[in-house]
Amino acid sequence: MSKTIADIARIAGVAKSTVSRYLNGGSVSVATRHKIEQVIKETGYVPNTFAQSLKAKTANIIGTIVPRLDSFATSHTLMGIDDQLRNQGCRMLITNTSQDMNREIEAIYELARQKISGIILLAARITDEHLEAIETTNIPVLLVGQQHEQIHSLIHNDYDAGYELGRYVLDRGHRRLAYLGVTEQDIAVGVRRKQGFTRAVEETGACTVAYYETSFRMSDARQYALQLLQQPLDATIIVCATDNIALGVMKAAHELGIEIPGQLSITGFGGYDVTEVVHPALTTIRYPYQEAGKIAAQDIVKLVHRQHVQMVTVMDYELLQRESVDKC
Amino acid sequence: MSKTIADIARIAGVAKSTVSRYLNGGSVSVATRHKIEQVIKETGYVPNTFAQSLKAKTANIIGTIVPRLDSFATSHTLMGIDDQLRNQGCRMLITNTSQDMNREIEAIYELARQKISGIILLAARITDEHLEAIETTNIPVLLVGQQHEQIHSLIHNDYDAGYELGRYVLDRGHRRLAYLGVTEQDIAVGVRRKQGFTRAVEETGACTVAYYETSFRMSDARQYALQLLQQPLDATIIVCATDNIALGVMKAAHELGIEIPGQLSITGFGGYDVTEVVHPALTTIRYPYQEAGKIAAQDIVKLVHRQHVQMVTVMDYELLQRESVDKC
DNA sequence: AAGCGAATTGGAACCGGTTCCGTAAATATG
DNA sequence: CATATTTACGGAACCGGTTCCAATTCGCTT
Repeated sequence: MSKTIADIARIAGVAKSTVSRYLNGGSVSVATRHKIEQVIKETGYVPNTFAQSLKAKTANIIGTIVPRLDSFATSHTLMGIDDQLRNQGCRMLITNTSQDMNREIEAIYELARQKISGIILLAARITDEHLEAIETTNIPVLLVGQQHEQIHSLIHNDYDAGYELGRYVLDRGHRRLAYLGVTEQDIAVGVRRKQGFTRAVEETGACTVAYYETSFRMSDARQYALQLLQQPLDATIIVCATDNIALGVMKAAHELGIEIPGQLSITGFGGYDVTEVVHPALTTIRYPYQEAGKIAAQDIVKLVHRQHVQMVTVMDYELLQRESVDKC
Repeated sequence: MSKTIADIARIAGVAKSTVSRYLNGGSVSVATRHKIEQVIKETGYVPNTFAQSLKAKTANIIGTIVPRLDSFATSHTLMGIDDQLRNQGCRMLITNTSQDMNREIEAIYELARQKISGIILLAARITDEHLEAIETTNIPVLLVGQQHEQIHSLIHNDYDAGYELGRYVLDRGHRRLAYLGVTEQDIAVGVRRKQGFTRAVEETGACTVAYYETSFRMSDARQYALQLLQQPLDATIIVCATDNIALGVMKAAHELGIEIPGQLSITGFGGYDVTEVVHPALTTIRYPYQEAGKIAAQDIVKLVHRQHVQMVTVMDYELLQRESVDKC
């Protein structure tokens, strides 16, 4: 049976409070320090975290709410967060919501109930319910991947990335373009990337661009592209809003015997590792997810300690020029 | 400020114990039940989990220790576990060890300290230190993906999968084979798959098979294959121990202008979703990771409740015949 | 040796629940 | 109607820590 602090005190012949002080770096004489040290080593005593947290009214834990686990972006962001929090002597609790927004809200309340000290939220969209939950629980929240004026946010530079990618494909001579995006409910992925891209197109002029929309799922993108490519497409390139979509489109093109990039160029967004080994290697935008996770961890810890953090932090990105875009 | 059970009791004009009984389904009269219900609704009272766990001496949480987060196998297993545990009214705590075995050991002790009720362990190898940690903390542990005689285990049928895949490629006429595996320290992936494959080869006879070894990383596999394929390889097929390795090899083959499956066939193990969209689609073994996660969750809960669970549960698998293997 | 401030230490209260136990009230039994 | 049996409820102890406060001890000064 595991020992309590009272046991340790009794064995060492001191009071509970003295042992507690020893553990928390209060003033203890050298003699008693040694005695207690000895007893703790012998008994293998470890303090009960519940009792500690009960008194402290807070657990030194950061909760992270994610929409899914099986995504490159999520898992790499999580790894960055985990790494950094560990360095800062903080633990992380992951809550997966399986893309169910109600679960996001529930998760906020549930984490609050568990006296989590801060929340990192990876959400596609912030609703009034989110705001209400954050308001009423009064827990520091850092939003990652999306921006909201009322919440501290860490975002990727989707607009500039879209613009730079647009410029790149236009510079390579493409003038008849297709953009395969996602729902505009997702501001970062559905709107900002497209806006950046659109600005590049408008600056250049004398372009045609057709906009399409599919889901985030690779299989949906593939089906959609299969339909799209079966009828003559008036475009030399399909710019896809995510790497997954791009992979789905590439597959569809292969299935229809369309050569990439010979007959059709393709780009993505994300920088998933698999985009490097597919053939042809996908030209895409690399987002530093792991790095973002680290910064997110630093920021949420600052927020928890009531230190200043800028309302919005923008991460950098990198254009990966590979093989899936041809000169035109 | 959040209310305590004492506040609720005072406002409702009853004793703490009565409120507690109400919350935990003890005998309470209809009148007081309504009164308390009313007060709780008005105040938005939620019990403090620390105080509850302090008394209960256990938190109703299952800890899951994983070597990494950015893997198809891990994330899908986690999703399955999470889903099932949620259904059973249980929470999950994920600990990522970044493939550091010391962290695995630490994690076991740390989870014990937090009075976690059970642990699901995804580990490549079980050492004496693991056993000691499990022994001393005395927490129910379920090992997933590997088998150990002293620990309840849930495994994939790697041996039969290796055998069936071996039979398949041999049936397709291949006789000069290469097997690109991983370290034998990983019994499931490094040993069992290879053994099954080898048995198929031996049954058939009149075959040559060369065994090679690389790491789990796609980039390493690619480099390794680049070396391997540059000199003439006396094989018509490379059987890879994981899908990631297979993807790396496919990339290397593309880079060297080797046509798949025309000049060289390739297979993997895993059934990662991306293997379906690469070109050619990879012939591989699909393991039901998510399903395995569900069963793991059920089993660990049973173990926590001291119900009987068989020492080893073997999951099924499925051979996915796709495009990366040619007749020979 | 007396006086004084600082360093240690023990005791008790407290964090917010759960549960045991005893009593009072309600209901059933004869 | 008296007694036996349930049922409802309050009081107090307890879970295992932390922290405040008062008391004691210690080292140093004059």
